[in-house]
Amino acid sequence: MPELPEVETIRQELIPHVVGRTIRTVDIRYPPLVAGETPARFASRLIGRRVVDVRRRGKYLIFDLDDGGHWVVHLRMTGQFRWGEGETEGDKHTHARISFVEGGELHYRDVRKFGRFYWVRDEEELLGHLGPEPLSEAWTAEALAQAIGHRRAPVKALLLDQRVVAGLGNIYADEVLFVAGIHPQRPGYTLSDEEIRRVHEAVRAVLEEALAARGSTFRSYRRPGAQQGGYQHQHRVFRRTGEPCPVCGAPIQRVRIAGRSTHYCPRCQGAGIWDSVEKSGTAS
DNA sequence: AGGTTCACCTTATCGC
DNA sequence: TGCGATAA
DNA sequence: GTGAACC
Repeated sequence: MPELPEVETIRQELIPHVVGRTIRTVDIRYPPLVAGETPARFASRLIGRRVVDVRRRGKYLIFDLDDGGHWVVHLRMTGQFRWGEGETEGDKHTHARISFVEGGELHYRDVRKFGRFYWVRDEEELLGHLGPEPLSEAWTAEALAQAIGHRRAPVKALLLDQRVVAGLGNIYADEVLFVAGIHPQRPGYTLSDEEIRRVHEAVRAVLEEALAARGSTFRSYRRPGAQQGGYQHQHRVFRRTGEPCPVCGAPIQRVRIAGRSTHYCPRCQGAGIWDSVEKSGTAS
């Protein structure tokens, strides 16, 4: 599950390898990997181009090319990049190989094959729907309040909505709500300004922590050098169902919200306005 | 507007 | 050891 | 992780 911290880590570690190098060959072995056009056409757009920068927007990686075009990648659930100096075949899950004129090879692996490659001239047509970057100065608690303060959806579902804020996925949405002390099922409009400020602050704190640990590996996430991230050891609630809450000791609960497993502490995240709302709601 | 379910794929794990 | 269900 | 179909 590569989310913002994992994608950002991959971006940082790819830069020293690919920026300044020129693409020599593009070998697509699983045609559906390329969205919207044939692998041959996609390859022709990349071959001969020099990579001038690698950026990130939400969970997307953007390779800026010297002709103004962009090779955009979304890793979805199990996509990985692997860097190698020599030429290798890769295993059965390697669906694309990019080689460079100056040497070196970038492999794309993806066990579940959900990831996608795009080529665009105007990145806004692909990324324009995304909400603000949570780590930018421009993203304020007021902006978050504007986006969720009037909505009926559970706050967990709102944090997963990439139009609200770009880059959170299942792991970090659960961690953020625990740190903020908010029940994941609370409708957005029930949060006070103070609670929205806590969520806003928690998003930044959790993402910064995870970034410092180079992301979370609990199944398939790997960095370009195949190393694992380290943040999974610091997860407070994610995939800790039944384990004691790190703050109060109550057993962590798991429920399903918006189709995703959601983990929370019923004591630390159960108190406050929501108790009365929930009780009066179910009683009447 | 929101929820649920399914589809897209493969593998690891779990219970029996 | 193997099979189906389930989760990720 | 995301998008589409359906309630």
